[in-house]
Amino acid sequence: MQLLTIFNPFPPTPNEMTNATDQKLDTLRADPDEQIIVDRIYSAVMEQKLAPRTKLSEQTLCETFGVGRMRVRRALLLLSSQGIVELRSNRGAFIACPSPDEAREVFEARLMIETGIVRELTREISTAGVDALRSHIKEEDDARARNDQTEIIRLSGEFHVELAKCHNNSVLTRVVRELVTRSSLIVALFGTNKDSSCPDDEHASIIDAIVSGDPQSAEDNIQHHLLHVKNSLDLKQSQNVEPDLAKILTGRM
Amino acid sequence: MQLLTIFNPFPPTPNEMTNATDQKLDTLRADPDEQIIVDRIYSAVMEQKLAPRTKLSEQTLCETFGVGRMRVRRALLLLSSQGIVELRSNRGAFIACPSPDEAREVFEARLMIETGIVRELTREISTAGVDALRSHIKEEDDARARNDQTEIIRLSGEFHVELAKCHNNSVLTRVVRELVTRSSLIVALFGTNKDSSCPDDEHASIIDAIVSGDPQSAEDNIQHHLLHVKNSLDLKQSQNVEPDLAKILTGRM
DNA sequence: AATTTCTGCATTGTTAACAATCTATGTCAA
DNA sequence: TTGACATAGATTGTTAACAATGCAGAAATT
Repeated sequence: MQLLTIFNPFPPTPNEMTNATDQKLDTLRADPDEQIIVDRIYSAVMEQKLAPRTKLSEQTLCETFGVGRMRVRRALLLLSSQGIVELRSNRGAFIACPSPDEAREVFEARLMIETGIVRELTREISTAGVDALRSHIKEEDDARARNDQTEIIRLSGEFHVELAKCHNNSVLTRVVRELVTRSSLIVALFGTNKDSSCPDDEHASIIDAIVSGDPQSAEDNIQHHLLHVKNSLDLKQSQNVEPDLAKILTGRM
Repeated sequence: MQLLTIFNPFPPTPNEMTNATDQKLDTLRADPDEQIIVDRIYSAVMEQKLAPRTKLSEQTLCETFGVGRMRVRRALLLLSSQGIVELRSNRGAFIACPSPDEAREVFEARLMIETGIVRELTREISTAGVDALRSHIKEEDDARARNDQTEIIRLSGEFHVELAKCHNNSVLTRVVRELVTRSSLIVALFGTNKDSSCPDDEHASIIDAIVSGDPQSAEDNIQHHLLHVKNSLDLKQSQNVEPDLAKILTGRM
């Protein structure tokens, strides 16, 4: 109650209205209420508005979304099955706090899957797909011009989901969205420098490589991009996580 | 009650005891009861003991597994989020009945992801991984020698999960397991000839290609293997699904 | 006889009360 | 003052009763 009424981290996201058809593909046959909760938390994590280890109390979520406890618990269960939320017995739900090993797994999986995604796209990509990607790049540029940090972060991650969407394959899209969201948590935990999440125009060169039809170049670009992010992490030590800070201040360092 | 007591499709699977450590990787932080239900249904689908559209009534599952309704509903929700089970409002839970389009998506995703998996394995694979794969092949051969149809089907699918496991990456393993299980449903629905699920020794040649370190050969082998299965499907028409048969017999053809 | 409507039963969905566990505050003793 | 301990409050986990919906069989009408 206290946290969320002061600073509500679950605003309606821009794309929640725009492409409603995509939502169906995501999770098949889920009550709308439930889906909204899942989507909002997903978005909030992607935008780094919800930090790892943040407590998600049932009462807070019930009041925030105006639904019963059952819906909230179902949503939390779904989120936990995707590694976004961690359910601790008798303790409650928390935004997941990926271990260094999980971080490795997520980035290895992304490297493999997204390499395949761009490689296939060099073979064939619809004009609609190219248009969507280019317009996405434009949005990113605009956000950077406005210095809109939230949007920059959101769009930067969403770009990779947008790439997956070009395949018209809900399975791939869902997997990539999960991995991108978990990456957001990983960057929040282990990121060192500011630009670790969004190297400026690497996205544009990925598209260029795709439309030029050169598989090798496209692979190199996406791999370079992902490794760039991965290498900016310091998996040895997690930084800037408030709960730890509090513990440091009160206890031993 | 009636169906499951007469013919219980949820036997304890062989690997349920053997490698208990892998289960943890699968779904993080789930109550054991819940996990057992999910795993059993997963296995039953993989072994084609549960056909698409089979009703999974809550009462039946409660009695079968000796747990409360809550656990059952949570398990069903998890299964539905992975496309194994379909929840219809006020109707209950059913083993999923993938559409032709879903079938396409699953096989496209498998083609992409498993290609990446074997390609990376040609670069590097642990001796433990090779041993596990070879011993798996031996199990398959044994099952074929015994003409143990259930085991043949189960091991045939599990082989692909075994390949994924060689990466020591729970994300990849989970995704592949989901896709393999859904493939089992797809084959049950659209499979034409008997051997559509398990071409005899293609698995062995995949391993050979991997250990020989030739990426191209390994890619060709896995792609050939998957396309072989995919091409044996008739996505136009679903066969041998009892509920339809019943409808045909009572109504118009 | 066939089709439609109605009624009773079974199953699922929802809510609320209860039980169990954890957290935090306050008390007491060293 | 510091530590352990106990108690009160809050939060989560579970169960059971209730409501709502769907399904099947019977009755009635054409």
